[in-house]
Amino acid sequence: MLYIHNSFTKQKDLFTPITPGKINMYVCGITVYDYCHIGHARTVLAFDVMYRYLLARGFEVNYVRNITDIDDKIIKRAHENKESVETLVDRFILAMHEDFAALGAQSPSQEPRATQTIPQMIAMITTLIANGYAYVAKNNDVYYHVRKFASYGALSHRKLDDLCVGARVDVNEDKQDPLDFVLWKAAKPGEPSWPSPWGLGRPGWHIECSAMATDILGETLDIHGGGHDLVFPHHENERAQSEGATGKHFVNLWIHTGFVEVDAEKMSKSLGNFFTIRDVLKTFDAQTVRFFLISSHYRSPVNYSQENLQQARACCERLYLALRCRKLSEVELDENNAYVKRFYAAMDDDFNTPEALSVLFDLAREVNIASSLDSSHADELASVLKQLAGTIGLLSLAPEVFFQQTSKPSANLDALSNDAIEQLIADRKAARLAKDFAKADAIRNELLDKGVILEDNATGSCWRRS
RNA sequence: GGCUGGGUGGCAGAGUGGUCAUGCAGCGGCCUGCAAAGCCGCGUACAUCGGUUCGAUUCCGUUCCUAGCCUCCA
Repeated sequence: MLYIHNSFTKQKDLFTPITPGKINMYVCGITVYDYCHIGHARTVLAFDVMYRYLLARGFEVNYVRNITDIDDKIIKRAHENKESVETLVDRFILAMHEDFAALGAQSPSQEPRATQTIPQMIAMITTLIANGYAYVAKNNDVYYHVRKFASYGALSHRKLDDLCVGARVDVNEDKQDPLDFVLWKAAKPGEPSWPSPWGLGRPGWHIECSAMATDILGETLDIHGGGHDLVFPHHENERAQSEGATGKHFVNLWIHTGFVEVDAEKMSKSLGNFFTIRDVLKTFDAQTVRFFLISSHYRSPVNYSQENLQQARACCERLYLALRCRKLSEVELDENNAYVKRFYAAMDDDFNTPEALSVLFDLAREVNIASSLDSSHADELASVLKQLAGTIGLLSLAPEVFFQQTSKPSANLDALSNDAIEQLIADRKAARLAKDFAKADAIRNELLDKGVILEDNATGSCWRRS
């Protein structure tokens, strides 16, 4: 029994796929005109966790995430950079793929681009005009007549009349109503454009997603998601477009993710308080970033700070330490296992990752206790831990690989090579055998200064970078 | 102004009408040549004021604070 919070109903709804065992999920992706920041990472990883978990629970998931590769900001940026729209877009799509891959996010099943879905958009707009929901203005723009769609505002829980008050209303004499939004923009000189029944032009933002989603996944989606800032107007408009065109219920479950904040403010480009994914990954490893971003619930805000990332790193270390020196094997997760049961219960309750993480920590303690008592039992528990964590993309590295990464950028400058570390450890071992503890401690302190922590055990010494 | 959320221990962050979150940091102990890691233990947390209740951090209302959306935005 999987319960997911639905923005439409504002409560946790029992999730039932349209086709048993199969889920179609559409997530609004990125407008590609700049590098992705950690706020984008939050949303991408939130849905990556859902995707992985749903797959792990045996669902077949068709996960579609679009790319907006034509809009005002792209055109503006390309012009500023004195490059073509194509060059700009190609560059940032490549960067986005690099960044998401570096974060360990799985690729979506399909990743449609707006400019490759133009005919479907034109078809949908044509239908909307025929159905009386849209009109062609004098300037050859096509607009959606918001007041014709009876349930407009139902998703974002606002009334049309409230929208007018206080908001900066777009003054546009071509619109019949200030709230109407554009479906098709007539081309201006020098802008990319496509032929249409209304002349050369390009699509409005909202129609892209309606067209791509219904084209690939059908008229009704199981899940549609995105960042919380997309609820209004983007998703509200998508509903109006899709349902106005198809006459069918568009989305069963709306999922929206909370923001990354900096000093308790939303991270955004206009505030200039954003950190790009590639910059953050220079300082913190991908597992730490993932842990940080899922250590609070996906609908809650998460505050970006060095301190919080460092805490996340320490948490990851604790989990990885439980795996170290264990013989890990592929195991089938048994739903009767108490930890598996608790973990699934947490995730089935609106993807409660903080609760699920607490189960992983409890299991890690169990591994640590078992490690000195019953090694093979500890190995089994550790294998379950790794497998369970894997369902949300954690503990995916070999422990020694994780520990050979450092989270301190300054340490990279004069970092010792693995071979040099091993040599010093060998020297220290000789000193210890000779009971020359002063020398042994000197070597250990030298390593510590270089960011390497030593841990002695029965067979020798383990090391890890701090 | 309208409409949504949120205020939990030094920090992060779940949750619940009545013995436990969990992690980081701190303190004490065990272990260790000494450490580290680990294990065990410790710390009068639930913004405010009222109300409901045998009992509220949890339900209801007040106040204060705070974030977001109403304009492009993950």
